[in-house]
Amino acid sequence: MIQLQAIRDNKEGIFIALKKRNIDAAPLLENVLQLDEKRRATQTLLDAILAESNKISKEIGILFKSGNTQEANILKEKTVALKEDSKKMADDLNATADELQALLYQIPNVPHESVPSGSSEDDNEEIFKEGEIPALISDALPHWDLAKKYDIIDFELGVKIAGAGFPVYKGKGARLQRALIAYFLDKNTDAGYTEIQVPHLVNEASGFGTGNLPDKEGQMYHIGEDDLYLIPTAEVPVTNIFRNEILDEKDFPVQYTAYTPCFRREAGSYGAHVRGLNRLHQFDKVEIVRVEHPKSSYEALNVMVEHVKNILRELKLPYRVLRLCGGDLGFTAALTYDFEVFSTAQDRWLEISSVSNFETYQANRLKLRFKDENGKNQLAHTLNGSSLALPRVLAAILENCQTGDGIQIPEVLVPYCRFEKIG
RNA sequence: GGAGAAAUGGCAGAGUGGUCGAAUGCACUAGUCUUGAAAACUAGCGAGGGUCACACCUCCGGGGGUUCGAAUCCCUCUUUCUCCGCCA
Repeated sequence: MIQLQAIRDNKEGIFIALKKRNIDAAPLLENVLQLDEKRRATQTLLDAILAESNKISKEIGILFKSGNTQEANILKEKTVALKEDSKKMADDLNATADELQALLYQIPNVPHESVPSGSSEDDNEEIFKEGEIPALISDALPHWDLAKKYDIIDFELGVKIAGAGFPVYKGKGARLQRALIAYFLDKNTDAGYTEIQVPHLVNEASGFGTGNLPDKEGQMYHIGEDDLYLIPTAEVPVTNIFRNEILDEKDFPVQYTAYTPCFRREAGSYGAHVRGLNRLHQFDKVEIVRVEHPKSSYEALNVMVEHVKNILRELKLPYRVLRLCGGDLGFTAALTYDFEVFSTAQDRWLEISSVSNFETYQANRLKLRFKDENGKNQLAHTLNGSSLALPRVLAAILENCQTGDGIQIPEVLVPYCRFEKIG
């Protein structure tokens, strides 16, 4: 959530920045400031009442101790009215604070200055492109047909067991998937990330901390019986490691990587472009998460981008990097780079990674702080990125590496797969 | 799942109705001493709100209640430990 102090300090700047998201935040911001003022005024009144009643209580204590019951009882009566007042005032304060909080939740993160304005994904800015788009063989197939041809992914079987969007990987398909996970984790570890394994179910507080709740409630599977949510990404459990923590400056940079399955309801996103592996309810992903000093978070973001580039380069997949425009930028992100690989047989780009800096937006919700050089607690910056999301990488490998003689596994994966070819 | 015990500052651990945001020890930070370090000594050392800065307010696992007054009493939830049951 946005920092209230930021709005107090720079309402105009925030208003202008939020225009990139095509929202007119002026009324919202004005409302926030008014409620903030009201909240503080109410707090001041309440504090005065509480101070008075604390004082009287102490006097009563002293009187009782010295045996002066009569005078104590007189003082007691004085507190009755104070109590009523404070109760009323406290209710008032809570109501105002809740209202203020609700407004703050509605405000998305302030886009970084480099974020281009724009209304949809068409306005995203391509900043980098690399890799050869392979010439297709004459009878090239999309990955869902290849999956069937080589019997490596069974979508119908998944429907039988769970439903649409839960494919079953078989034989070399399963092996290739496992190889990719191991390869990604190794690359991340080599780059300084510590591998961790985290719960795949999280509680409400965790969902809230990363901003998945309450905004994106409908996108997560919820287990009512135990009030737990299946994670939509490892970002949620990993980032929540730091909920309510105060780090030391020397703890930076915090770098974690985790493989987890990811569960997404994808409510309302059926239709074209969701065939095969393009959009699933359950998929595998390897995630990288960093917690950074505000001074160096954008440097860290660039390091992450270079890291993901490097992986795609090794896999020899054609890809491009986009800087998301204001209209396409996620609610909680300040700056996001999307990575897309070219899926040759589908003749389209597939998003396979999203690398973002959330600045203090998540940290504010998480209460993730660090002690700065002056001994003051301030919010840290959180960042994360996929390195990488599996199904679309798999789809791209199948499609781009198909030959008349089967699917040629990228060289770097061969030691992990222990086979060179499918088919 | 059943029975019992517990939850206090970074850690350990006092505190069972009244100046308690909380003794004490360890850790940590700064200073004195020292060629330097250690030891010793001195001071500081939880979080949030509020203020120009103070004052002041809130927080002793979470929530609610009793009371003039709650870390302390009551209810409830969560978690941990011990015992029993079940079990990969």
